[in-house]
Formats: sequence, C-alpha cells, structure tokens
Amino acid sequence: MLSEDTHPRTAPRRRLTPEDRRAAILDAAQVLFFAKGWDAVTVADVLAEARISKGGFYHHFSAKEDLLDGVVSRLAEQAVAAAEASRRQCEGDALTRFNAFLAATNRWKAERATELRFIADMIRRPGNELLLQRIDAAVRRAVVPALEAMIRDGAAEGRFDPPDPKLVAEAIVSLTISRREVLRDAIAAADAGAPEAAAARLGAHIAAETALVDRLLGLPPGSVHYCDPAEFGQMMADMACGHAAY
Amino acid sequence: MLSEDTHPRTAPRRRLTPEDRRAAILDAAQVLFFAKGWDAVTVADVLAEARISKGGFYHHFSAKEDLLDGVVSRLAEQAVAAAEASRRQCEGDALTRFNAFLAATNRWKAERATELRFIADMIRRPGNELLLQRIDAAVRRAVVPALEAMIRDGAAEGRFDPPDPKLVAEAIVSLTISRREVLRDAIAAADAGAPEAAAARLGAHIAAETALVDRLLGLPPGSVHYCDPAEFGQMMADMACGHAAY
DNA sequence: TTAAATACCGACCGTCGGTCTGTAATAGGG
DNA sequence: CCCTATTACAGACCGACGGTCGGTATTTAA
Repeated sequence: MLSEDTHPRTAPRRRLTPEDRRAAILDAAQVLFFAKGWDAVTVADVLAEARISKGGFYHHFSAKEDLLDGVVSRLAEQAVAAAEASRRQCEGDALTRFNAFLAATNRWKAERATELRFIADMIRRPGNELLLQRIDAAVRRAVVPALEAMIRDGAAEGRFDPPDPKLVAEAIVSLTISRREVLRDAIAAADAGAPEAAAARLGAHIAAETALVDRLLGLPPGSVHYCDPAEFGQMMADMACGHAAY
Repeated sequence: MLSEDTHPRTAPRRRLTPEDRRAAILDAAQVLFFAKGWDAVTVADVLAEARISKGGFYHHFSAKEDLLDGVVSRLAEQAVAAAEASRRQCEGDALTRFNAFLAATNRWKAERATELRFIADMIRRPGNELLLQRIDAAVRRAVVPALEAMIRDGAAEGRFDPPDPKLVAEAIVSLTISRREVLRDAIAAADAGAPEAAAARLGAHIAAETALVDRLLGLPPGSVHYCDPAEFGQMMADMACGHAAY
C-alpha cells in the first residue's frame, strides 16, 4: 500500500548463526560504550558498527539495555573465571588462596588497562550512570559470592575471624569499586603533570586498603598482600600516559 | 507568521519570587520522583504538578537533571545538618560524639520512613539508576568529609586508630549505602508474610555492621553503638506494613 | 512614564528507542 | 528437488519526550 517497489536491497548478506550474530553485536556495542559512553551511543550507532538493521537488532535484543547486560556480564564472567582459576591452582592456606584470587583480578584489570582508562574517563561524564551502575552490579554479583565462600573457608580453617562473611565480602567489593574514583583523580593528576605524585598516592591508597581488609578479616596487619603498593601505583599512573581521544 | 492570535492566556497567575518558584518546582519534583521514579516522571508531569509552563520551567532549570541535583542535595544537606547539630550539642569523647552523629542520621531516616520505603521499592525497578546514583553521590559528598573529620579528631585524641581516615570514612558510608539492598530484601520478606524473620535479619545485619566499624576504627568490639539492633530491625520491618500504591 | 529586564507561556522541533510490515535466507518434510 | 514453515533480517514509520524559540505579561529602574 505504501511501498511501490520493495526491492532495493543492499547486499546478499551472509548469514551468521544466532550466537555469532549476537556476539558480533555485543562486540560492536562494547567498543562503542567504552569509547563514547552509554547515552552518547545510539542504537543507530550500534547498527552501523555491527552492520545490521533495526529489525535485525531487535530480533536478537529486546532493548538497548539488553546490550548492557550482555556486555557487562560477559566481562564479569571472564574476570571471575580467571580469578577462580588462579585460586584453584594455588596450593596453600586460605589466606594464600585469597591473595591469589585478588592478585588475579588485579592482573586481569591490568591487562585491560585501556578499557579501564576509558572507564575512568567516563565516570566524569554525565549520561553514564546506568553503565557504571550495571558494571558495579555485575562485579558485585560475580565477586561477592566467591569472596564470601573464601572467607567462610578461611573461618572454617580458623584463620579468618570475620564478624559476618557476607557483609565482609560486600565491604571488600565496595572498597575495590570505590577505588575507581581514586584512580580517576590520580589519572587526572598524572595528566596534569604530576605522575610520580599520583603513583605515590595510588600506592598509599592500596596499602591502606589492604590494611582495612586485614582488619575486616580479623588478621594481623600485613597478612593480606595481593600486590606491591609501589608497583601498583606506578602501573596505574602509567595508564595516564596513553591518552584517549573522543 | 504562524500564530494568528496570541492571546488565549489561561489565568492572570500570581508571581512568586524566583527562589520560591524554584522551591515549589523542586517540591513537586521530589513528590513525583519518590512516588514514580526517575524515568517514569516526565517534565510534563512536573509541569502539571507545579502548575507552570515549559518555558517557565526552563527559565529556572536548565534540564530535567537539574531537578535531581536540587532535590537530592537539599535532602542531603538537611540530613547532615541535623546530624552535625546533634554531634555538636553532645559532650563527651570522640567515640560518644561519633555515635551521636550516626544515631542522628538514623533518626533522620526513621522520620522519613515513608520516603525511604518508596526508595526501597524503586531500586528494584529499572529506570531509576540515575536517581539512586545521585542520591548515593550526594550522601557521600555530604557525609564522608564529616565522618573523616570526626575520625581524625578521634585519632588525635588517641581513641581511634584508623589506617587511613578518609578511606575508613568512605568504607563506613559504603556500608550504610549498601544497607539499602538489605533493607529492600527484608521489606520483601516482610511483605511476603515473615515480618519477625525480617526484623531479626535486619537486627543481625546492623549488629554485624557496627562490629565492622569497630574494627575499621581500631576499637575493641562493642565500642560503636548508635542504635539497638533489635529496635532497629523492628522499626525497619514495620516499614513494610504501610504499603505503597503507584 | 517608559524602557529594560525578568518571569512566564505554549506551539513547535529533533532525536531516539522501539514497532510493524514485508522480504530474503535457511530448515525440513515429502 | 521442490514446496512450505520458520527464522533472520531490512527499513519505513511512529510516538514520546526533552528541549527551543518567538512572543507576552509583569516587575524594576531610571
């Protein structure tokens, strides 16, 4: 009734399996989200990047927000799987395994320094609240149970003495999440021309953080040690060198 | 050119001072946000509730998000002012004043149980991420410096022994913020018909939380005590009785 | 008294998430 | 191998909503 001719197709498009198509769209979305943020990316952008039409997109995803869940939970699963693997292949007491787990998550983050750098920038910009909230939620969902189980293990072994395993797990995750803001400020400082000061501050921060975790677990100071403060500070401050262009 | 007649005005409207008009719009927005959430409230809704036009609204606020900042920072300022007042009029050592401060914030929340109840419902519903994030940010902005100052005081007095005052302050605020989710679950449980179990769980939670704060501040167990766990649990569980209709 | 500034009005607009109708590609039974 | 059902996809269209703009009423100041 409305279309006289309905045949100006573009190309005879090769078809992917649903899973591959879904993954391809998620890949495109991930790149765009980390580059431009949540609000700034329209579904039209994702459509162009993934080279698919509106109809095709909404065939695989029910809404724009589905992209978030997909991207974020994929990342969180990868991170926790890596950390869990590292912990499992570690022989030693509960504390040693605990440190191995946290060290692995830090390593995972270090390997993704570029994305992290983008995230650190994004949290300053409005319109990304949803993205950040979903990242935090996914991290919590994935990490808290793992931590809680390890803490219970340690308590059963008689090494940890947490007032409440779940609450302690949540507190630890909260600490690592709010580290993001410290990192952001440090990156700003490093960009402003004081990289060594930023590195020192980050090192001091991670030292204080591990001291807090000692206390939360009822351990003597210096028990928890999943990274070298100086190294950590330097590594994070180095992130500021590679600049992001929007 | 496009409007033949431009005179069908509605009413000769009394004019308010800019501050009063702004406050009136904020009042309307606050009611709506806590009743329906962020995404569900359109500026048109606010316009109707505040009985003002689009043009008038955008004369006082630059964007819908300005409403959030206004509403949220107003609330946070009120809360902290109340808590600070309570602390100042308290004679005693740093720990006593600390407890007075936290007790006052709890009392302030209890007085606003209705709004809190709405918030506890809202965090389940999508579209409120921005609202919640802003509330958290405002709470952090307002409370962390106050806590940090008190912790430094206590450390100077030789009573507290925090590894890092600012970090400890942030950890404490993180704990109180994440309490929201515990409260949400408890309310759900109470609504589902197990109010006494919910009260018990809330009591246990706040007990564990204060124990954590003891440790963070380097105090012996039982030092921090800003509410009675049983009372707190009961009070919060009671909130579930009054139901919210959307 | 009058001109400038301020408060306010409401029609209009652009963008963007989401829908709908219809078509090409695949799967499967005969 | 054809024919049909189903799935994957295309793209025009829509409605909602945040925000703008030209204009009008009210207040202030000179």
